[in-house]
Amino acid sequence: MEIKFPFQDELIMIERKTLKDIAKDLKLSVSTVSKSLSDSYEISESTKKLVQDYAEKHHYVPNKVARTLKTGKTNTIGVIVFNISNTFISQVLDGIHNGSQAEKYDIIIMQSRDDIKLEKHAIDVLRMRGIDGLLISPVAFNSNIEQLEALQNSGIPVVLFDRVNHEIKTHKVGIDNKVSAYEATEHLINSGRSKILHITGKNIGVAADRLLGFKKCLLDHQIPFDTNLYLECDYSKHDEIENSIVKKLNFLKSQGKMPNAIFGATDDITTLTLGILAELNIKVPDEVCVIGFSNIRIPNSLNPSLSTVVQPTEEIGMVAFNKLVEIIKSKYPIDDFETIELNTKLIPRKSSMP
Amino acid sequence: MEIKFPFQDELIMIERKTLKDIAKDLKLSVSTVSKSLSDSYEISESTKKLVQDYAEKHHYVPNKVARTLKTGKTNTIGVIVFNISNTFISQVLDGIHNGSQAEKYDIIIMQSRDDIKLEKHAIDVLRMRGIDGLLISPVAFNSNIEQLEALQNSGIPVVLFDRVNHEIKTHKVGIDNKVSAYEATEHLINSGRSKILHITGKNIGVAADRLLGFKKCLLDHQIPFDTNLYLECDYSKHDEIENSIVKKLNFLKSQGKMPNAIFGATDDITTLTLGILAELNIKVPDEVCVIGFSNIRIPNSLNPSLSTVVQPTEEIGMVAFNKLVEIIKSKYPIDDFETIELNTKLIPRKSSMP
DNA sequence: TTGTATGCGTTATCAT
DNA sequence: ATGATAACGCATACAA
Repeated sequence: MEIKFPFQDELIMIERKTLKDIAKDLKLSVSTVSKSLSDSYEISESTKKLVQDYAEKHHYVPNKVARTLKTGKTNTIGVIVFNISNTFISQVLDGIHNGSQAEKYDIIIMQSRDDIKLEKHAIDVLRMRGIDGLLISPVAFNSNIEQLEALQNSGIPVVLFDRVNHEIKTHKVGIDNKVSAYEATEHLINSGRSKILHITGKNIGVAADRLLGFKKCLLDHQIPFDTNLYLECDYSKHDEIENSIVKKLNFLKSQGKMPNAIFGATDDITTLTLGILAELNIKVPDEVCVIGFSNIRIPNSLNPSLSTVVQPTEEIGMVAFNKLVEIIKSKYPIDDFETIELNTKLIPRKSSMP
Repeated sequence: MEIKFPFQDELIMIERKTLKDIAKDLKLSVSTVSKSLSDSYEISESTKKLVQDYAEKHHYVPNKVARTLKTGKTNTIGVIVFNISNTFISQVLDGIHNGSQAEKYDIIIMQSRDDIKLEKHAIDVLRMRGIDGLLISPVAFNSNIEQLEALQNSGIPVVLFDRVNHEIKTHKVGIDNKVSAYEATEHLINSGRSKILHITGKNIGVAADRLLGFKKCLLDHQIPFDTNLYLECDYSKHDEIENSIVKKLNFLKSQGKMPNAIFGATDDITTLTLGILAELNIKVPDEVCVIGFSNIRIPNSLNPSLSTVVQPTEEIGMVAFNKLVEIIKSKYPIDDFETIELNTKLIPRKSSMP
């Protein structure tokens, strides 16, 4: 607890100086001060030095809000993701942040929680606040398409990342989900497993392609797709994911349809599954092989070490950011959009190798 | 690749409407429109409806930048953390975000990378941009104290979280690091281990108290503190952490001073250590027990399951945010600062129970 | 080389 | 009930 001295109650508030203040103090005009601080060639060296020193001494910082209002440039980009504490997402954000460091852009992050209404709200807030561009990993393949297109049409470019199957026409940065899923599935089949449970998230943008790759691989190996061996978790209710996996496994067990492998379509699902199997005393990989999309930093610390499809997370963020800035800086509207697909790495470890 | 139709080159840019635009369109004055949109009692119902419908139809969104310039309220709070993709931090950010949802505040996140200069830069950027308050987990116990105090004195409240041993006088939200570390250490001793390697981060705010608790516990159990069994990792060079742990362990092994337990002082250190021990083929917990601070979501999926000191991450974020908003909203300067210490949970699992 | 004037989009005060 | 005007802090075209 603090001891309160009555005389300390009068706090000294240091007011932030404006150009006008400096001008008055120095008996100069506002524009001279403004030009001096931006090192304009119009101003004499002596005056510039005078002003700059004075500003320095008084800790002058320009008011970005006013500057933004004047110039129309916010030097801010908005980012919308479903959940910042998700392993995959936080790594992508890291990449975006690294990119922004060099380019002097500020980043405002909003969460959609995989809820279309919250996503709309996030877009509205960013629009009101003013951003120079938007990076978004959308909730679903057509979520808030009107809002996003309106944003684009009003001159604020949008770049998609991660969930690139959204219908909107713009630049997209992600991975080839179909191929990556195909390879992981084939790895399980090559390990001698064919009863593979596919666990994925409901309504999420990458799920469809990953399922396609999965099914295609089964087909190519003449394995029929069993609808029982498929589970969609509701990603917007994060705590429910674990429950639904447990329920599914118990159901399959009771039906005598226990799988001998599991394909996890997302980061959370894959790592959670491993923990659940441990709790249920199901031996990995002896009874059930596990592989899945995952960017967990410590796959080797898992029990057993987890086979993963690793995405170049930081790179996705960095590339998406750079693409966005490129569009922002280009004066002419771009109508030739490209989808950049970065490479994943399939890393087999013990969980998939019986 | 897109097929390019020449006639589509003329993109239709939808301009964002301003109050002035609406006023002109409706042949009203700007003030009437403004008041109508804020549902002022001064305006007749019919005019209000006219304006509101028109605004709705044309997707009018107020320009927050202009509003901020006018009102001085940014409705934005800044957050400075060392790394957003750190497990612990991203969970705290989640808590902050949840709090902000209800309160209609935007969040701008900046990273310090545990570098004092970058921290200063982050503070400057936020100050320029304009924020109503700042949440910060500072780099060190006295980092940028001048800047932070200047911020406070200029009327922008600062609330510390996580690393609460900073010298600045303000509200702080964290945990009792000394007690938590003491309990974890005692747990190791009770498991029969006394050669405990303490691994921590260099210059980080929580390290000192955790070390104090650790040493106090050794003292109370008449175990001398061996300076060989102490390692500081450079947190600002994140990739180096793993190397330095490996080097330390190899060194101790070569000296015949192998510890029989490890105390990890941070999230990253603790989980990384487990993986490193697995790679070095050191049996946990038989040869070396492990316990440490960690908020990893899947401690049970680790090999072996990891004993942890769990912090109430989301709560830390939420409480810090609410405290900050409380100060922002209170008209009178506060000089009676409190440090809120939330409770941790010690959860013993297999890694510490031989 | 320095100064004056205007406007960015809002809100608020003061007319009408 | 509605409108005219000023001000927030900055940048800039234009004068001097």
